[in-house]
Amino acid sequence: MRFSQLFGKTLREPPSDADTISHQLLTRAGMVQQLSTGLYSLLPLGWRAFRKIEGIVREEMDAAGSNELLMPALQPLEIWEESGRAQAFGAALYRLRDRRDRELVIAPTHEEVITLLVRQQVQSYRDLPQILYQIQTKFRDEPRPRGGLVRVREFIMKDAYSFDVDEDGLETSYRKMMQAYKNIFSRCGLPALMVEADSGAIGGKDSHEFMLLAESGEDDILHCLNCGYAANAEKARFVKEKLPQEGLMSLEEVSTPGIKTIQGLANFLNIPETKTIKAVFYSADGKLVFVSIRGDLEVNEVKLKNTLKATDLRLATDEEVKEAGIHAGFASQIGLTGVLTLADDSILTGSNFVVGANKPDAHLRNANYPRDFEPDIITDIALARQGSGCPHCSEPMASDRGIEVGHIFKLGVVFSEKLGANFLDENGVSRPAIMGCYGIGVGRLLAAAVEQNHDEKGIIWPAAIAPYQVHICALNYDNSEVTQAADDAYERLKGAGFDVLLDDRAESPGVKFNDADLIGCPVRLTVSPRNIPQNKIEIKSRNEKTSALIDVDTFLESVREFLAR
RNA sequence: CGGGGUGUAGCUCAGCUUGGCAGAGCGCUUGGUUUGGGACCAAGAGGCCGGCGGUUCGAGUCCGCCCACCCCGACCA
Repeated sequence: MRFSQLFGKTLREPPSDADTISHQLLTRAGMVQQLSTGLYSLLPLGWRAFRKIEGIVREEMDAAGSNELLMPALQPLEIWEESGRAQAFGAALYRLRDRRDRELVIAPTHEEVITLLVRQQVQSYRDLPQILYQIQTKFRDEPRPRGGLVRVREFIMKDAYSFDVDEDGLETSYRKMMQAYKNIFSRCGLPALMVEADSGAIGGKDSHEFMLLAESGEDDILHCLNCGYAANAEKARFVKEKLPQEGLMSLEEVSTPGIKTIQGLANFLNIPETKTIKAVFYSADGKLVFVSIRGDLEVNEVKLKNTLKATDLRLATDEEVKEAGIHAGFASQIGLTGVLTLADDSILTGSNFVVGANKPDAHLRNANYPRDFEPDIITDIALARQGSGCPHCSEPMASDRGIEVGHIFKLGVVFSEKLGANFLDENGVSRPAIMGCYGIGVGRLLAAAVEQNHDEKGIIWPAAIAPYQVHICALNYDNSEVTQAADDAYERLKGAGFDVLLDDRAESPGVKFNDADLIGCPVRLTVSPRNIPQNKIEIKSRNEKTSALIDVDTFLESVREFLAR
């Protein structure tokens, strides 16, 4: 491609509403253009990088024995009601009516359709296992699109679905996809971290996410540098510090005027936060839940939601709390009735806790389980954080932000049962297919790649996903010798199968070099009147500072070598 | 949905306090001079000042409503 023919302009300054690095650089490099919140056009350069990633994804999926197909994005609402997800997805689901007033959704994902498809196409265990995938646009009415291409309302996703006859089969398919994902990220030159992930309330067991660490990431990841345990904070287990066991002392009321926070309470009574129990109130599908947790810990709402099998979980409002006769800031489970009570298992780690007295301006000392209170449910609902003990080796874990670029998931029979995707096994018994699903956000991966690979001048593409492999800066292109030398290099490279961008514009050298750095192709060649007489061409790697002069006659070899670096 | 911020040329932003001809830099067009890290000279084009309403002789500027975009939060009382 000749730069003079390229659509899309580089910008000296980033647009003011671009906040994340990837959004700024992709916009400045003329690779993306925002249309509206969470809606972006991919311009030719950006689209080329996108297609490189897409190509790698496709090759690895095919290599794993998966079949590519394409399903409709527009779907009858009916099938979403059948699966129960019309409600589960809630407002994130784009809905519309057709001219006959039938309700349709613009699909955020394709479990329903693929399951129905398999129901029609698969009758026998002989038809299984099967892994099917597509690369297609998804639509989600996100509560808050953000971070440029990281969270958008319309995005292209590779989604795959596996169907097996039994759990062992699912395990095999799951492993296959896991390996394919590792291959994909590795080939893209992106060090993705595989972490244990939450599988959601809808069922299923194992789930792993693939994360690219980046400050702008939306997810918190806990990982152990000692043993390699890694998990999304939503899922992460950890070792809860055991407190010294003391003899049980008797309950005693203490006046705590205006002391409503754990920190305030600990200060006021001069005790560690670990000696208190905090009360938090949630509304789970409209029902009030009273949650107790040791004062130094915080509630992990995902764990809580899963424990309660709730579809809608939020903090209770002040009104709801009041109505239940609870004094916020001075609440505890002691003496409380008529409310579902749940406690984190951290309350088992100590004794003689300070808790609320259930009346204003007072707390109780020496509260003990089960003598003074007995929650309906005790389980792990605490949030792990930096320094929390690794559940495998107890070493303190590190915490980092990450961008979720892939997610693999054992679904089980949730969809196949609801939508009737059954097959006859070798004994003639009808059984639901065991499913898994596997997603990669391709556009998000593009953004994450830029988040990870850039410097102050611009993008530094991994060679495998760069829009062009070679960027030729032709200085003084109007000089006929330069024209000839640059065109010659351009043609020879193209002839040898390289993707090449030739900067043939009437721009000054500084502009060309800066644009080359901004766009970030891995190898830069410079053709100029200076080097032509010696029959030399200059070569530079985007991620190295120095350049080298090479012979024009053998420059293809050098380009190959530089690309492999 | 709650809180905060911003809307003026393709981009970055002044101007608004104190109402009185619509501005700068970059980019763009034309001509000329330049040519190894965002060149120079000259001449130009480009605006519903986010929208609607109000106040006023007069509104980019003051008031009200709306819209769009960005950020934070959807969380521990």
